[in-house]
Amino acid sequence: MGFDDLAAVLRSRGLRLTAPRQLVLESVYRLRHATPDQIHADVSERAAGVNITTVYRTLELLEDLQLVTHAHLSHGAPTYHPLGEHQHAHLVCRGCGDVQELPSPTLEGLAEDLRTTRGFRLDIGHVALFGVCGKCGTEEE
Amino acid sequence: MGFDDLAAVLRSRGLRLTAPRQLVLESVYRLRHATPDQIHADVSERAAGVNITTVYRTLELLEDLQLVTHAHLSHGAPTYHPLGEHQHAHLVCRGCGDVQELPSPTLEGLAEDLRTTRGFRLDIGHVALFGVCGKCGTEEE
DNA sequence: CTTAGTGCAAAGGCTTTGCAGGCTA
DNA sequence: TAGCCTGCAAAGCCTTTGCACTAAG
Repeated sequence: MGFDDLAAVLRSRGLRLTAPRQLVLESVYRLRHATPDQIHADVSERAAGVNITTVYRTLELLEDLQLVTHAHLSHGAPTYHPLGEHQHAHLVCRGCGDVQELPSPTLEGLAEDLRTTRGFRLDIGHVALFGVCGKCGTEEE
Repeated sequence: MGFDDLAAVLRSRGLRLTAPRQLVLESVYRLRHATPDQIHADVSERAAGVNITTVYRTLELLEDLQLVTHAHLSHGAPTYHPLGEHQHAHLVCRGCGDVQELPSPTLEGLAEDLRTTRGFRLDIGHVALFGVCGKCGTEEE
């Protein structure tokens, strides 16, 4: 899914398959919800010399190719994740920073509501819900 | 609401009431969902010489005092808004960048769902929903 | 008077851009 | 071979920090 397509998608656009591009895509799949910096670190563990600049450029490209997408889950950097078969929203815990995936059906009702009442078409993959997860909630009290 | 409290809240903490603090709070109320930069511009229209640094520091303070809060609604800078009586989530249009407020009752169902099924306590005020608004959606097609 | 608050300038993250050399196709 | 990609360095945002002066209480 997406991953094997890389060569084909690139070729169909007249673009080239390179080591950095494979490595970055691989890291996005492995890490799930990682920042450009984290992806760069992960790539660097397996291949020296890949520049952070290239990671940024590659992420932009992969996003353009619809192989990955990003969401703003926290204060700073955006996090990238595979754009796979199952859309999902994100549940971000303010306590431990943990990111859970929330299957899109959970939001279908809301999406439908917004569409009919406001004509707003919700992009579920980009949704970030902040709060406190069960674990942190109990520790807190 | 909150606004008149400024002096009192500050005093109760041994902090001082100053012109920049009043101006910044005023701008947050007037602009709703503005970035530090936009707030700075708005403040500057009414009083010259207030430094952007002070805007940042003041926003942090006001947030600490629970008079304003912020959310990450877009790519770059966070947007600040009054922490008033009515909680609300945000509907952000990817097309025109417009931010609509979404009254919290719309999300109560979802919040309840997340709480019971996952123990996740949703912070409705921080929720940002991305998508395409009615206006941009029709233009697009 | 005391010391919190401010402006100014510089430093710090993260991200983007320019350019010349390297490598895919 | 042609020109897409990459690394490197520098420039660009946005935000924070350090410091001395100003002003609230």
